[in-house]
Amino acid sequence: MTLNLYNTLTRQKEAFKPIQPGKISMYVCGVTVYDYCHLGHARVLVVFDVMARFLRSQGWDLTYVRNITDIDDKILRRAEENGEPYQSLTHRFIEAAHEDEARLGIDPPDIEPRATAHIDDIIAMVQTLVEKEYAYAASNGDVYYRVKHFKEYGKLSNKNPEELLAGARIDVEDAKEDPRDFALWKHAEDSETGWDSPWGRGRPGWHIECSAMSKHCLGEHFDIHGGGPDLPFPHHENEIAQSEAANGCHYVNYWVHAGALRVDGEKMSKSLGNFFTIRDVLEKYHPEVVRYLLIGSHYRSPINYSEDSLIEARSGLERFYGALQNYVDVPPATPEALADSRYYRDFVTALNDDFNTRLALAAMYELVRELNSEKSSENARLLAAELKAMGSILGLLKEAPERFLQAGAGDDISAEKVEALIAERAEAKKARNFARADEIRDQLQSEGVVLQDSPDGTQWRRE
RNA sequence: GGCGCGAUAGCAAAGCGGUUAUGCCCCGGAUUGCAAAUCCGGUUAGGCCGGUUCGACUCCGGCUCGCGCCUCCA
Repeated sequence: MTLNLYNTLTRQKEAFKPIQPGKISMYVCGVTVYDYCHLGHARVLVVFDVMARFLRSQGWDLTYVRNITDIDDKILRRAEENGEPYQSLTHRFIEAAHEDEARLGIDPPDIEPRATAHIDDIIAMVQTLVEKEYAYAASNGDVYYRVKHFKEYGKLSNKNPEELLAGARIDVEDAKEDPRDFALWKHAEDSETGWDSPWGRGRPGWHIECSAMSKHCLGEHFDIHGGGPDLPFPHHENEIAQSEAANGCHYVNYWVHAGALRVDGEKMSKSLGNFFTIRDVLEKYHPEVVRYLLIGSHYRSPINYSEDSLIEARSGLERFYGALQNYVDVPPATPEALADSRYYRDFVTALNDDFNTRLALAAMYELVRELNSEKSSENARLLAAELKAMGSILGLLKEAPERFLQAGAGDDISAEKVEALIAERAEAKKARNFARADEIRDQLQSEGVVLQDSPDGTQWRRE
């Protein structure tokens, strides 16, 4: 089946054609590690995680690279403020990011390159750009990219180079030939963090690390490059300028960008200060609830974050887990078994169409309806297996249903107490003392525990 | 100002030129000792103005409103 995906470069959906048959090389811009990751980061991480899982499930041989930017001005400034070496700062936040990713069920990428481990590659690429006259060493010790030499500058973000020139900020002290030029290499004093280079001591500019690392990991030309909503300009535009000028070939075939996560209609971002960190949200909500929230909308659409949206996400997941409650022992369906499922066919069709996760979830809900109608049949077990397999492609439904449904906050009534009361209620029911049975149920209800009687016994969950 | 995106029922969110999206909520029924869960049925749509068409939420044009990028940000 054809994979269609929206390409920022052409501003339309295109049929995906791999460079090498059956293989996909994908590079995604990861985080700059000077603070905890917020939900906006989580969205990018989850969206590309789902893409990676889905592509692999469809038999693609995927190489997924997601970098860590561990040297940059913000990092140095934050380390300075903290009075600590920048490496201890970045080390701490890399650990934190890995923790957050693991909790959200995000599989590690195949390669996770760090900028500081590729200074040689960076210097080599800057050197090439200087040799090709796409870059120049300025009087202040910086090396800049010569934008006017790259005729296609602006092609990704659909900007007119002339207009960029007109709108550029005027900086009198600037050593640039042209206000559009951007730094490839920044001069560093001896007291500052830096590496030796042909242009003296310095450190990389913001965009060059991705050009260098993607080349190192995937080559000069690869299939998919992804990132957050604010990266097409200037970051990815500059990456294209650097890579295509240095390598002399087309850089990336498909540019894929996630949509923004908003709060009260405004973008959640560090500069606006309106962000929720992943760990804050995970204090109160199950990781799968956060994942569900993030894939409940198309990856390019804006998502408005709110408490209500999380509650709704949880309700949706409860429907899935409720349906799976009696099929704990059923393993996820094998690919062969899935081939016959009409729900799976709809699910795959949806995801192949520019990763339409919302429509894929709709297919799962339709499966749930059939599953719930067939509690005891063998067909129900097959459906449960299919549901688990689809969930796993989305990175959901990995929890034992009871564990998900009974998960509570710290001060909630304990599971042991609930079980004890249920046992007592069972005795009361057996004695046909319904008044006592209802009293117990009301008591549990007031503790946020809902009971579900069935011929096989009583199940419970928290609201 | 430049470039781009969006406007769908109570809320969230998709596809589609004509046929039930889906989830949450709400109403009715079945089921239940009573509930819950579940199933069945139901209510509530497509910003505004034109145009194309036998027929438009879906295509085209205009308008209004909102948002994003253009500056560090995923």
